[in-house]
Amino acid sequence: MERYNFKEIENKWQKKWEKDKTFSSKIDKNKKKFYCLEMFPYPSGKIHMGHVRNYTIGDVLARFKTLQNYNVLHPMGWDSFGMPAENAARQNELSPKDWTEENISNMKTQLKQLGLSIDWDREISTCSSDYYKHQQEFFLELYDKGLVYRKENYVNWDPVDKTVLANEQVIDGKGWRSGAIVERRKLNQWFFKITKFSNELLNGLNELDGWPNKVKTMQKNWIGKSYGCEINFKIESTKEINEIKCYTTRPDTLFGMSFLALSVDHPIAKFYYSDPNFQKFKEECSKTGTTEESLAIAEKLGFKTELLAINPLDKSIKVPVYFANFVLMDYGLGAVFGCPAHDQRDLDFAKKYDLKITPVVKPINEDNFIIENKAYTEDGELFNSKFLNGLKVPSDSIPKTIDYLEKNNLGKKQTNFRLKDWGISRQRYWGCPIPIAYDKKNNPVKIPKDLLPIKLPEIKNFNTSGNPLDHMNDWKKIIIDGKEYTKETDTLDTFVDSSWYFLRFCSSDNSNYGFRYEDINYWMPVDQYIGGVEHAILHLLYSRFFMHALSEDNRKFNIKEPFKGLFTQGMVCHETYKDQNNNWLSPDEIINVNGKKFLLKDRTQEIKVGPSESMSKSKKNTIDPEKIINEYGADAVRLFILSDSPPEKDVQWSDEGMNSSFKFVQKLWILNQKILEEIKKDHPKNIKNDLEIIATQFIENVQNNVENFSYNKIIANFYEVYSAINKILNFKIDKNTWIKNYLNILITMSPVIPHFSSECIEKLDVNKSVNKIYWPKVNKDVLIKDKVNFVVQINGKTRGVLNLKTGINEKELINKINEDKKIKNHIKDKTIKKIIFIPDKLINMII
RNA sequence: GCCCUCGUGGUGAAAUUGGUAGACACAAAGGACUUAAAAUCCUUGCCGCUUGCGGAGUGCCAGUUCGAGUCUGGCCGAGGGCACCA
Repeated sequence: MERYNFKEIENKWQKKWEKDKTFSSKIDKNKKKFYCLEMFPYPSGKIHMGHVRNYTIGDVLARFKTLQNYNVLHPMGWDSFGMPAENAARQNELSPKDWTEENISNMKTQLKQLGLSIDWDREISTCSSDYYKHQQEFFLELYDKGLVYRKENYVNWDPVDKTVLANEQVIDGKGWRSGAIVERRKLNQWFFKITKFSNELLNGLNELDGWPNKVKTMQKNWIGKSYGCEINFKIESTKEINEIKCYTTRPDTLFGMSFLALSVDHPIAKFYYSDPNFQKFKEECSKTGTTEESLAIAEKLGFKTELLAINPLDKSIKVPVYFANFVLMDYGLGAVFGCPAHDQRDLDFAKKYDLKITPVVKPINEDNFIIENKAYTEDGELFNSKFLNGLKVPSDSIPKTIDYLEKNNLGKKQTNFRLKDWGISRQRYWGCPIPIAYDKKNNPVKIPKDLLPIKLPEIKNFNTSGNPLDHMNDWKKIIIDGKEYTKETDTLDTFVDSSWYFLRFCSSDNSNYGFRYEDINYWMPVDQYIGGVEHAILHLLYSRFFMHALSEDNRKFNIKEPFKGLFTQGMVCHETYKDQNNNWLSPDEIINVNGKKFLLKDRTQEIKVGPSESMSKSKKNTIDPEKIINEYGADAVRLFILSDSPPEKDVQWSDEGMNSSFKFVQKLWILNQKILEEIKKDHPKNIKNDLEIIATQFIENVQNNVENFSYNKIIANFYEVYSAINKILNFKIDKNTWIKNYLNILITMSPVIPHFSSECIEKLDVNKSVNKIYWPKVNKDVLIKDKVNFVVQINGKTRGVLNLKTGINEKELINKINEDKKIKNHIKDKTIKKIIFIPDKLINMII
């Protein structure tokens, strides 16, 4: 038998698809559209297994939808701005542009080898001025809508990357890329007013039925809406301080208040700047790191002022006012009232400074209630609270207290969000220039649209500190209306680039504007977006914001949610290896002896095998897709990467698994040849429909599994159909039955193994009668069986399975059971007390 | 601390509305073919007794039910997200 030459065949089909522009897409209003998008890659140089998995999942769906006669848009591009290019340039003295372009060209070749059904005519690259000029225009539009502003702000400063990080890019107090401990610095920064849409972004989640709940929950928590009220506290003071406002979610615990605490950045702090003790305290606070550990062990510290705050519910109660290290200026109002009995932080603080601890909430019907080392935050009823006593906590206590405060002008109902505005300035060269210039007095002005794009200058010398653009004096100059200005040298956060690229794909050829409205209104929203869960908050929330920002007040464009469906795939993992000196080793440096023992390739030492972890260069546990594709072929790789685990979970790379997928393609090829021989034999027409049942069941199963993203089960279906056909090969099935059903089987396989299927379909030689291939329509009637497996249970235990005609009734079934010695043996002569009978399925007899 | 998700063989995993637990695959052991190896194919899979059969069994403990991997409550464990958020 001829072996399957994947190199030749895959190459043949990839060339054909490219030549025929098989995957190019254009608007066709007679067809339903399907926009299938995978998160575009950063062009690091080579594709990795994560890309293979991501793009294979997307490709299966795109090809499936195409077969179902959808008009499919399946584009690809490059998220090509960002720090690695700049770092590489610094190290190797080449331009980020050249480095990036070379990487793109390599990775494009590799992606093409996977046989993806991508419309490459729509390819975009965010570092091209053809792309970012539109982004600069959007920036100006958002500026005009009041969604861009500049303010001096404390920022997360990464001392290694010498740049500002968004809050989301700070993980455990460290820079997400450099891992350096982040410092607090005050800088002038540009912001997108994402908080304007806090409510919309939160409520919009409810409509996203096609998103995983996990991601929706994460975004919900990130936006962090809380319901409470603002309370005005009158202050007794020798200074010009009359009132301090606090935000609280628990106004009902007001009678338990024993102090008021302010952030050291609170406006009132200015009255204490001259006090050296305050300065010392403030410094102490800034030393407390932001890491998880340091916060956990951080002691509650306070600086006592002479101020007294008056309890608004009882003017005779006066409590001291502190500055405290645990109060944050950028949440709420930077001031809180302390209720030690019902807040752990307040309790810790009160114990340290010996403040009064008055419980005001107790469990219902409990009389001897005391607070020791743990604050009570559960439900209950109010006590020690004068006119509020007895109210049910929290259902009655909170609204009734707010009512009282509002009626007496002491406070007002207020919702609050954790979400903060998006700081978009980066002190970096390799990013989109911000279309802003400054006059001599450093006032910002917009750069007019006709001067766009503001292109990045070519830079070869990266031996300067900080942002290279700062040193480009010629570039910085710009003439607007005859006057000289200095350009902004900060560039945009690369998350801005990826916040609208899905719109650009719809109109990638449009040079006048970022997109055409008619294109957007046809293609958007993205029907299925596929990518890593690591973007659950940042990228997805920013993209949602961008849609709100662009569509606001825009009558031509009213799509608020960019991604109708979202699928987050798991990572590709591999065992890790270390030598005796604890150096990481890559899988090719290892040999496996007898399946258990691992040795270094030169057999000089034994290797320590570590747990399977997500593939990463630092742990050297990567497998190079290019090498694997060359060795096994794209179809086999696609088959394997889907086979072992459900796509939302992590998958283990296994050489044995890869090898068995490869062999399976070979086996399918052998089967294909055998089938062609059977067809050639031209058997007379046969009434048995075994093949049709197998094909129909297969198509039905695969279709369900594609639609549910159960891609691992699709591969199981492939193995099943293979062995089922093998069993009926010699059934003397006639030519037409073979062709009709085998063609359908091949079409059903084609989304996963497109090269193999195309080749086999061609060899079936049915092209003359079939112009275009569509997903087979199944006739489910074939699956209706005349016999069914009846489960016979006694006392809930399965004692036998009877293959019987469908539609049999209880009495007939019991007669059959009595004929079955084995089952009868379990009943013996006991009386049957009860029978549960489920037609065509099961009988349970209780004895 | 709060929120979310998940616990099924040696391993990755299947199991419509509660109805034959372990599909499909990997590994291992045994067998067939072969002078031999590779490749291929078959069998086994936890505990008993010779085949066959019987028993236990989906993290643990209860409950609902004729029947629970699936539903309810409690506990234990793993992973992820958020975090002095007032």
